[in-house]
Amino acid sequence: MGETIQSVERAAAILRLLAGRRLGVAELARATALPKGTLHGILRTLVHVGFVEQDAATGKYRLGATLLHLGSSYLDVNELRARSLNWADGLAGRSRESVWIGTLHEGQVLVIHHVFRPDDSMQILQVGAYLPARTTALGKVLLAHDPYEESGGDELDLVRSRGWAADLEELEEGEVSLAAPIKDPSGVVVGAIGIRGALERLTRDGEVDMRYVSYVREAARAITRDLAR
Amino acid sequence: MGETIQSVERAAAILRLLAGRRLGVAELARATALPKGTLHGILRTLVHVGFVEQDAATGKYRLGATLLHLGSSYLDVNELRARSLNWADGLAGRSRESVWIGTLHEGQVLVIHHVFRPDDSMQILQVGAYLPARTTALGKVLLAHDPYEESGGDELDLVRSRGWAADLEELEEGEVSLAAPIKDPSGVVVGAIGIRGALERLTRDGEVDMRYVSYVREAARAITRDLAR
DNA sequence: CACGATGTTCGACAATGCCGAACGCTCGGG
DNA sequence: CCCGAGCGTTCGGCATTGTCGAACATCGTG
Repeated sequence: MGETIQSVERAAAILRLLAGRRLGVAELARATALPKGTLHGILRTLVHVGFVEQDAATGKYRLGATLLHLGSSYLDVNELRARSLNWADGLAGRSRESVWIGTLHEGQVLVIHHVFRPDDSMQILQVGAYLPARTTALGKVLLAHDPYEESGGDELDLVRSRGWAADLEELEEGEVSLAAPIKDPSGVVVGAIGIRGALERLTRDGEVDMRYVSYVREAARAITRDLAR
Repeated sequence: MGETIQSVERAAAILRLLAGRRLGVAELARATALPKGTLHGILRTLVHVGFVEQDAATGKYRLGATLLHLGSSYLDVNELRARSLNWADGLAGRSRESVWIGTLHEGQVLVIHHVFRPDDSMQILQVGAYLPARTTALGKVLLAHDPYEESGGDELDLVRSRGWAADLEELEEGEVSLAAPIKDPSGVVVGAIGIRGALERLTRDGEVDMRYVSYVREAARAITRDLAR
């Protein structure tokens, strides 16, 4: 791969540093080891294009509204997400649990779709959020089929051979998640779909209720077939 | 305002052009009137930082997954959205309609929160999407209080004086929306909250059902008070 | 009230990223 | 089957462009 443009790369680094918090020029200078003047020039440009906003009171910088729109535009083009929408709703209806679809991105699970549990309010939308890969069913499925991950251990081998994964209270107490892989036409795993819900609903006598596993695997296979068309 | 960094500004322009579609280097060259070589350098950098992905089959470029995460990170820092979450759920419960919160951005309504109508599946999430300003209740409220918009006409004057707006089938047939302004501690309108639903539910004899107007205005006042704390 | 922190401006220097032509490659029509 | 038009990509010379560090104004604080 060839050379890369310095200022653009620095601008991207700044945006990543600003993800989820407000930082000042001086704080950014310490984090990036760049002169304040240089940073200010990049920040001024980012403000000008709407990617960054400056707090009028404190002078600190935060991400801008344009990024929200660009991020949601990513979803519009995402093939996997477009094909999954209908099947995810169906899975939510059958299982009566919240449904999640994710992809592996920078070692974490990036949530690209999220259907709330039916008849249950007060849930916050997690699309665009990262979930840990090792303690969620989605993550286990994705790691087990990740070509760059070598020898993920016994658990991931099991996940790969039997075709689904479970997390039993590993991320949150009393919460269980199940997931299965989604493959593109060439057989490569490009994502995972799963459900998440209370321990007492998704398990029986400490074992995963296989009915829910079937629901999830059927949805995953349906999307996989859909992608092949 | 001082000078701005050329390459960063160009990179931002490319990202905006890529919003919602796939484009090739040649297409971008025509749209931006830049040499292909220059564009390629910027694109290579954007791919490197994950803001853009290249379709392996066609060679075309599309937005990358990193942007989805950055966009959702914007919401984490957004004060208005954080304070609105609870009140939006309450409004959805009372009105039994879908709830929307938006801000004016680049002349359009940027949706920063969206609660589905209770007991109704098959709705797609609109956070991050733009709505037209002139044909939605949210947009009318925001335009009516926009300091940069001068003399918005009789309808916007009415909206400003009575404190709420309605759209009667202006965006979609059979659909009605209502909205009221949210103000920051200094009195400036920073957003709007509203509901959207079927004509037959939100109106009586062709007139807006004032009970729903009350729900919406109460929610807006509650958030305004919340922001003052 | 002075100090240290902040965000901001500025100008000189040269490194940086721009440009345009040329390169392989893949299609599709003749 | 070949040719040409389109594509994405590479490359090196030139000068434009962005970098840098010191100096500035401003704020809050001990």
